[in-house]
Amino acid sequence: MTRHVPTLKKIKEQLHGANYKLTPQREATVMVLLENEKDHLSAEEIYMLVKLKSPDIGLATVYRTLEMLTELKILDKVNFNDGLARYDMRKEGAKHFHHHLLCLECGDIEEVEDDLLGDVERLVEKEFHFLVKDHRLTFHGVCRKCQEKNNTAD
Amino acid sequence: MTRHVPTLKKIKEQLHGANYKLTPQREATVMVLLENEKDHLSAEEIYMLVKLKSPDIGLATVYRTLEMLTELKILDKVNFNDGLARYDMRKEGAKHFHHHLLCLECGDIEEVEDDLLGDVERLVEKEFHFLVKDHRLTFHGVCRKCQEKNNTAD
DNA sequence: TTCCATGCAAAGACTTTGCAACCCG
DNA sequence: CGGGTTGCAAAGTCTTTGCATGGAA
Repeated sequence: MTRHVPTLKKIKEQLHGANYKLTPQREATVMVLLENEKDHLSAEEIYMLVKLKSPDIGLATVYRTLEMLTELKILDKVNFNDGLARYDMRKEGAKHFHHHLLCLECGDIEEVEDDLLGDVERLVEKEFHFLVKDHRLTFHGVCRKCQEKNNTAD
Repeated sequence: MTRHVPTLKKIKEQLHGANYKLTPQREATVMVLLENEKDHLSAEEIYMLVKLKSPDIGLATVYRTLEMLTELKILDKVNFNDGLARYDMRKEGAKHFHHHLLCLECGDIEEVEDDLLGDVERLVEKEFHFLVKDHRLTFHGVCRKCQEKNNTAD
């Protein structure tokens, strides 16, 4: 089963369903997010990219759009301990937020869509009587590339 | 196996080992952390509590102490999507950072020390060739108390 | 017209830094 | 005594908010 990013059309419907308009600024922002879905962009980075399409857009509008998309669960707001918020498109049909592999050497972030936590969630629900709705899982470590680089350097 | 928080004595040794002094301000900060190890305090909250013992301490000193303790891996800096950093004592002898259960209704955070991710880590290492060093896992959901409260309210 | 949406600038929240005075080892 | 440490204030970074203007139904 391949999961994919939602289309602009779908997103437009979701906005309308919540009584939001798809303004040109919002559309430009969504397009940037769709085109860079692997990149975990920060608000500032998204702003820069949107500005290429819509030079007159303001940073505040980008923040307001990101907030709206997060509220609609089209987007997830994530923190990778570098202090600033990053945004990640939610995959269509994904029951849960996907996981991340953060490389401590090069800073690269890889996405893992496999549902790794099914068993663990059941255990938590049973043992701690905690009703799980979602999760955030990030592994910190060394990515494949950096491991190879290190071996070569030796 | 019960894991426990390190003692002040141990921490003092760790500081000296890294050529740091245990000043009264640092000691007061560490004591607050030891006394509130379950609470995931923010820098500001720690500052308030330290001020009760050492009224002349400055907020910058608290920040600097927290940074130092994090660097020494005595403390872990965590983000629970409320935008500000929170600090969590690392358990002695714990190979990995413990997990958290964040209640979306009352905001309470419960700690889970069980090593839930052993299998998952092995899978990630094998399938993604990613060398795991640590992790961050937080479940979002409804805690036991809030579930009971909701049932009663029905 | 009506109301949401926008851009700008100002304000706000959290954190870091510069510097002279201070004090631990 | 000397170099790390401190408190204070200022600066920095990221994000939110107030407000008059603008635009779509």
